This record gives sequence, structure tokens and C-alpha cells, in this order.
Amino acid sequence: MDQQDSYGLLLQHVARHIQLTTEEQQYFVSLLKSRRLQRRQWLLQAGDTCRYENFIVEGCLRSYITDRNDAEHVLHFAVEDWWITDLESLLTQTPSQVSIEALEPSLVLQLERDALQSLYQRVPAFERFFRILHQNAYLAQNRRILQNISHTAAERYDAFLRQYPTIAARVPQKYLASYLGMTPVFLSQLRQQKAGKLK
Amino acid sequence: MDQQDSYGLLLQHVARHIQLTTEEQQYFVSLLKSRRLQRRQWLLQAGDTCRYENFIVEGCLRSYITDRNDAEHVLHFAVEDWWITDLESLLTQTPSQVSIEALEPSLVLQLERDALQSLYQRVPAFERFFRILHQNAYLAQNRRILQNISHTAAERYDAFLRQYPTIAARVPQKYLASYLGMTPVFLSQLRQQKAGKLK
DNA sequence: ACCATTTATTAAAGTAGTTGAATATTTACC
DNA sequence: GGTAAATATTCAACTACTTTAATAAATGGT
Repeated sequence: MDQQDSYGLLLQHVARHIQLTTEEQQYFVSLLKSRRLQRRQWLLQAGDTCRYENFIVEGCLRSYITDRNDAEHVLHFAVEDWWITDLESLLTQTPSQVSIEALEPSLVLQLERDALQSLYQRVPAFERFFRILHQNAYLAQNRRILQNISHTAAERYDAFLRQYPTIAARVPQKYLASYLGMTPVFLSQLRQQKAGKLK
Repeated sequence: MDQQDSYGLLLQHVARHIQLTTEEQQYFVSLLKSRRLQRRQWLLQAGDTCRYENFIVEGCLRSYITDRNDAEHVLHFAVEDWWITDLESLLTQTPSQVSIEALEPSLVLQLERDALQSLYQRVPAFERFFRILHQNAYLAQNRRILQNISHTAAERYDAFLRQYPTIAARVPQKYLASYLGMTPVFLSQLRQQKAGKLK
């Protein structure tokens, strides 16, 4: 995928929520940097301060934290047409607790913190755009919290399969287990049980 | 607390993020309805469609869902100077899964969905205000999810006590247990253990 | 200030999910 | 296409948390 196609994808994504003039589009695009990542390469390393909002043009990434026992916990997955960042670090400009790693060779468009601030100034429609984006992110998080506090591991796995079948098929099972708050061993057992039931 | 004081509190809250002219303030205030609630009264009943964003002037409320086994699960608490709604139902105008109940006699200022849309049109600074609000809400949710997938029940309780000591002291323990994703019995046992250790 | 109702505690038996360790299977990459 | 490395499975022992039920304590309304 070339640069123009990337911009096209992002502009289309933005156009779902706000309308921009040609000049506004050009200004927006002029703020973007693009970055390619190999599989297993970091987009953000814990300890570094997060500098970008990242829009994924192609590929698949995960964000995760490493706890004091060196165990990893997956916070989010992100694929084409989604955003990923450590918003906390980006907003406060403090070192990130979170790492972001490419699970596949990936291509992202990056919007630097200062660029984002200029964007809000020059094109206030982006306030609206990110309001809607964060609003939707908040809703998704709400649903996830609800799943977590009110459903068993088996139910959470089923719900994920229903809601994000492509992601479930795309990421290593151990990361999915981590995202869902269970061990890979237990997730494997759940799959085993389900397979048995179908016969 | 009288009407003027309520408006003052909300305007002060808004002023933390955006600046408004006197006319804008007056327009904003003109859109508000105020509502008093008794203890245990519903602000929103599951099955009804949510019509308002609610700003809490005084009191304390919880939002919760009732699952198919009639068990309740607490999603959020909200006290003075916070907002509460079922954003999903409000945005999609579909019947709410969520109920919101006053845990204390409470006073809220309500902003109707249509009024909110007009507000965005007439005073675009509110796009910014709600972007920041949702951004912060998203961050808080992120932290909560992290707690849930990576910490034990005891750790989650400790973290809550540290982060929201006043709320922990203010709401019935069983709702706190529900919010934290554990049974009231187990929370009681945790408290028991902690009390033992202090001696 | 009292009484009814709600909320918290305690104990004990049961279950969902974890841990560790060994084996099997899949995946990536030269 | 073969091989090392990463991921998934299986089993068994263990523990964090739940469930039920009965008792105690706290709370709020009149």
C-alpha cells in the first residue's frame, strides 16, 4: 500500500464523522508521519513517553503492561482502520506504563501531540471527531467492564468470538486469554470443552 | 442548595476546561432542567430510553445492570461534580440495559439529548468540553480494566480505597463489592484479614 | 428513641480458574 | 521445504473466590 492509499483510508475514516474542505484535508495530511513496523517491533516501549496518536493502515498491534512479576497483560488489540496509543502518557507527557507491539508487519500514520493541538486550533471539527472517537471508545470499554464483572471466563470468550471473530482468528490465543483476563491454559480447556459439546 | 448555586457549581465545573462568554453561559443554563431524587429513587429505569446527561449537584448515585439471573452488577458510582448517564442508550435512543438509582437524596441538572445537540451547534466549545470529559472517562475505564485483568480481589479493593476513599466510605459495601467484581461475603473476608494484619 | 429492614459478618462446603511441568502442534523464516 | 522457536494442549495438584445459610450489627424512617 502506498502513501496516497494510506491517506485515502484515513480521510475516509475521518469523513464518517466530520466533513472537511480540501484545504483542511491537505492540512491534516501534512501533519502525518507514516511508519512501518516489523512483526514484534515496538511502536511504544514502556518507560518512553508516548508522542503519537497512531492510525493503523494495515497490520495488527497489541498494547500491554508488564507487571512487577514480569507477567504481561493485554489491554487492547488494534487492526486496520483503528487507532492505538497510550492516551494517559500522551496527554500527561509522562513515561508510559504501556508498551505497544506489532503482531504483524504493520503500517501506521502518526499524529504528534503538538500537531494534534494545532489541528484542534486550525480545524475545530476535529474536536468533534475526537469527541465521537473517545465517546465510542468509552462505550466499548464500558461493555468490556460489564463483561468482566458479570460473566464467567467461558462467557467472556464466547462474547469475544461473537463480537470480534476476525481478531480472535488473527492473534495468538495466549494474548486473547490475557485480554480476557484468564490464563492461556484455561482458555485452551474452554475450547476443548466447547469442541466436545459440538459432537 | 438553591437553583443559582447549582448552576454556579456546573458553570465552575465547565470553566475548568473551556471558557464561555456570559451569553453562552446563559444559553447553556437555559437548557438545563433540575431534578431532585429521594434515596432509592430511579433516575433511569432499565427498559426506558435514556433522555439526559445528568450532572450531580449533590448526592450519590449508582448505575447498574440486572442480569438474567436477577443479579445486579454496579457499573459506576457518581457523586457531586460528576456526570452520570447511560451513554449507549442516550446516543442510540434504544431502551437502556442500565438503571441509575440514587443512593442518597440527590439533586441533578439534566441536559436533554436534543438540547445537547443544539449546544454543540450554538457553542462549539462544548465539543471540546465533552471531548475532554469522554477522554478522561476513557482513561479511568482503562485503569479499571487493567485492575480487573491483572490484580486479585484484595489488590483491587486496596486500590479503590486509595483512589476513592470518600466513595468507599459513602456507599454500602455490597455495592462496592459488586463494582469491584466480587461477592460481598468475600469483600467482608478481605476486610477481616486486613484488620487482623494491623494488630 | 424505637422497631423494621437492610447490610455486614462468620463458617463451611463447593467450584472456577491457576500453576507448573511435560508433550504435541503450529508458525515463521532462511 | 526443513528446522528452530513459539504457541497450544493435557493433566494433576492447588488456591482464590463463590455459594448457602444462619447470626450479628447498623441504618433509616416515623
